[in-house]
Amino acid sequence: MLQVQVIREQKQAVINGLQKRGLKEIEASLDTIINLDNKRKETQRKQDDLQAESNTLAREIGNLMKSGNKEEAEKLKKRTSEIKETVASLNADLTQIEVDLQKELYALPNVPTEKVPAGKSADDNITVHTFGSIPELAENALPHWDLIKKYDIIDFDLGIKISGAGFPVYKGKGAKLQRALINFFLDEAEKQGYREIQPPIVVNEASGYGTGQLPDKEGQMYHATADNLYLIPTAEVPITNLYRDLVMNEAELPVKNVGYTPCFRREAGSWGAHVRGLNRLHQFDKVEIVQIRKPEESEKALDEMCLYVQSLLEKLELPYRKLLLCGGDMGVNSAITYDMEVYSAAQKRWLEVSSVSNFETFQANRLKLRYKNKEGKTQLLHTLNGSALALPRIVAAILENNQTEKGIRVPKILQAYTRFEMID
RNA sequence: GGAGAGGUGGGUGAGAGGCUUAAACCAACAGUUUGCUAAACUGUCGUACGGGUUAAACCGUACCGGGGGUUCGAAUCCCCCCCUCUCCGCCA
Repeated sequence: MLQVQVIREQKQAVINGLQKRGLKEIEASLDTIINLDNKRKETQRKQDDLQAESNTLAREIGNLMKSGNKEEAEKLKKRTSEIKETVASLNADLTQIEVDLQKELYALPNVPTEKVPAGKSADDNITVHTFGSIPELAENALPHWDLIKKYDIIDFDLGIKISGAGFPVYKGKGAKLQRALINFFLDEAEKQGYREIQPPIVVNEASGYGTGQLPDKEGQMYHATADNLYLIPTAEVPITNLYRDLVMNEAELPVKNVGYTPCFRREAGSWGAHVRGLNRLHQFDKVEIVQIRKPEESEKALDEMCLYVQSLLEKLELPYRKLLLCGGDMGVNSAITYDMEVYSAAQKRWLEVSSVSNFETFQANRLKLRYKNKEGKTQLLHTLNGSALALPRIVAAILENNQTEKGIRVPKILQAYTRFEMID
């Protein structure tokens, strides 16, 4: 959520930024917001003044009663009851204005930073880095959905039987590969100074609002209605909400947390021909990194996070490309996002395996996450996060790219974790 | 699931219609003293919104889990909801 103050003071910059997302008629909605805010101030001022008068009268009435001057007290009571009516009506106005204002503010996405290119879709993203070469596979190379059957390591049919489509069952070396990847990712993050967190994987409503899944993406989360809890779509939700409603000390910064959790997504309406196999699931595993930074440090932190994610892919010997997302392809909360895409050789496609974003103050404003700066002023912090990494598509790429006559070769660095070299 | 007890500032905790401008203590911060540490003393110390200011100071309003109500006046009385803790039951 943008701050009204920013919209007021940097209106043109906000317009320029939002135009990069392909939004139109931004100025009109900014003006609506400023007008509503003016009305809010005016109404509140009237209400405060009347309230002050009423408070004074109440004290006077108290004194008059004590001294036994009942007649005079009755007169003043009349005036206070008039004030009360006016205050009630002003208060109703104020509540309505605030609701309208918040609705307008929720509707505005974050302002992209200077670096973000304008654009409508994935076609306008910029490839800023590539690594590795695309593997040449044999004629009879198989896509991962055939490989998992051939080696009996991941079973979609069993998942359908006990849960439904999109809930795979990992078996034998498939299960061990999952566990190996999770441990590898957590160990690497720890080496980079991240603290490991094991959060709950269901969260309450307030947490959903804190990170912005609610109200916008209500239908995308599994909802346990009996207890009004939501299954998390990403570890970002619980790990970032740890810091909701907080004024931090400078000494507690920066925060660098990492967590492994399963992630649950309903993916309502997003299934199509190109999302076979592991490409899209209702439940998947992910290791997520979250940072909380002082504003002046967040840009550098984002670069560090990207380089860290890239190092994971390089250690796993996976060819990838790094994309700077254009305005139109970024999530609403983000100010700047880099995606890492791994090449999946048998599908002949790039698969997104990580998304690293700086939300700047957008998320912190909703979370009420602030710190006291050197001047002792309370100021919003910057939040950042990234997948490091999401498992299914990494698994898909490893299976496809590393397939040989004899089986699937496990990347060298993972062998210490799997304790086998081949899936066969 | 059953029964009970509670939710007050960063923490502990008093307050039971107007004497609260929320006591007191602890923590934190600044200063004084001191060979260092410590201690002692003094001072500062909630959040949001609005007004005001170059910036402060300062002024107003709201906030004692949340929402309603009673009253001239509510942390305090009434109603609804949420949460936490304790005991019993069940249970990895």
